[in-house]
Amino acid sequence: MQNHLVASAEPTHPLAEALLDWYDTSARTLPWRVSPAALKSGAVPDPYRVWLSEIMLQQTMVEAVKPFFARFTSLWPTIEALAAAEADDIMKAWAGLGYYSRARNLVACAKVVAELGAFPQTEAELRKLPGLGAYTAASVAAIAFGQPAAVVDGNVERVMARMLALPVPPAKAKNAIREAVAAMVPPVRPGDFAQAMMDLGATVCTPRRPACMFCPWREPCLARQRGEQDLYPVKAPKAEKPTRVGAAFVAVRRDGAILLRKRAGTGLLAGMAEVPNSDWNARQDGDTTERAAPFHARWREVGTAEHGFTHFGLTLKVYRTDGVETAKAPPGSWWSQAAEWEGEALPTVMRKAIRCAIPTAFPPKAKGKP
DNA sequence: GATGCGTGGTC
DNA sequence: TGACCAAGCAT
Repeated sequence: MQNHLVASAEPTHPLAEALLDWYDTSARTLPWRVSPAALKSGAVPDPYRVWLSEIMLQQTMVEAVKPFFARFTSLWPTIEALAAAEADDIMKAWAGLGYYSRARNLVACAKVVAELGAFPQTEAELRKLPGLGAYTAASVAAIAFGQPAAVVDGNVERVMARMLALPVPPAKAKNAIREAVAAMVPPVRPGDFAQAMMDLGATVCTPRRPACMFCPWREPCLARQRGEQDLYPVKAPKAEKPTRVGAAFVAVRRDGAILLRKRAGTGLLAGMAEVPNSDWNARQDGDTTERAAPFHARWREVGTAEHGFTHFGLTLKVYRTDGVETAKAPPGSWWSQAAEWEGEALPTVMRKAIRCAIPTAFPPKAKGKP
């Protein structure tokens, strides 16, 4: 039951009141968001758009999400349309956004919801869907269905770390943070409250140089009171990041097509496309010689492609061979014409390798400045 | 609870 | 310029 407009006998926490007032004038305008004014006028959020945006926004910046959200909602305007789509088409549309298991869970979740007929409306039921963890279940419950769920993401953790002057990294105080937020969630406008917290973190209580002068919570904030807002959140020691090496092989057919294959369904870059390459991973280097090539040919070294993953760096030695005969294509692979490359489910590291061998492929996007 | 999993922006 | 980081989830 949607209760966006249902009044309640419960009083609204003074801090929530102040935050909602700030949100009324300072909310960001986002393609997937129903503005506070529209919500008050009776507009109802589309759970599909809320869910899709929340999945895309996991560990991903707003500006990166916008074009993907537009593309997805154009191709698949409803959860039913998405559930009926080919999984490969969804993976292709996701290529470049990262964290590809999200796309696989997106497909699985769409099928479940289409089967159910609609999204479940409680946090606990949403939590059972593929790809929805504690954060996303709470955010969809609050934003799409007006449930008083405590929404805690990285922004909220940072805001609360400063509000409470938490002496430990936020990850070590998840329960305390969630309870502090739950105590503030207002009985009305819980969805706006959640979005207000995240907007506050994204635009005012920023990781570096927070704009405390514009913060609705500048008075109660413990870190601010002490003039120590730059000391929070306390950072956890960071793990060391190894650099791995490997080889990538760009085979060019006489007509200009290149050889691609599909990665395994689990693990790194799961289910995405790749050019043939040696078996590197986060724990182990791969062969950097042409012994790792998919077939015997005159391979030329054409350069290296560098890429940084979350947990390791990678330097690929790139080889190219030309004039390959179609008959030499190994099973499980396919030839992809230049006109189709942009549409393949190629992660960025593979695009870099291809660009290294074929400089005209995947030209860098022009920047905004002239 | 720690680890594996992308990418692009920022300073 | 390279290290850090941004609306987490699954195991």
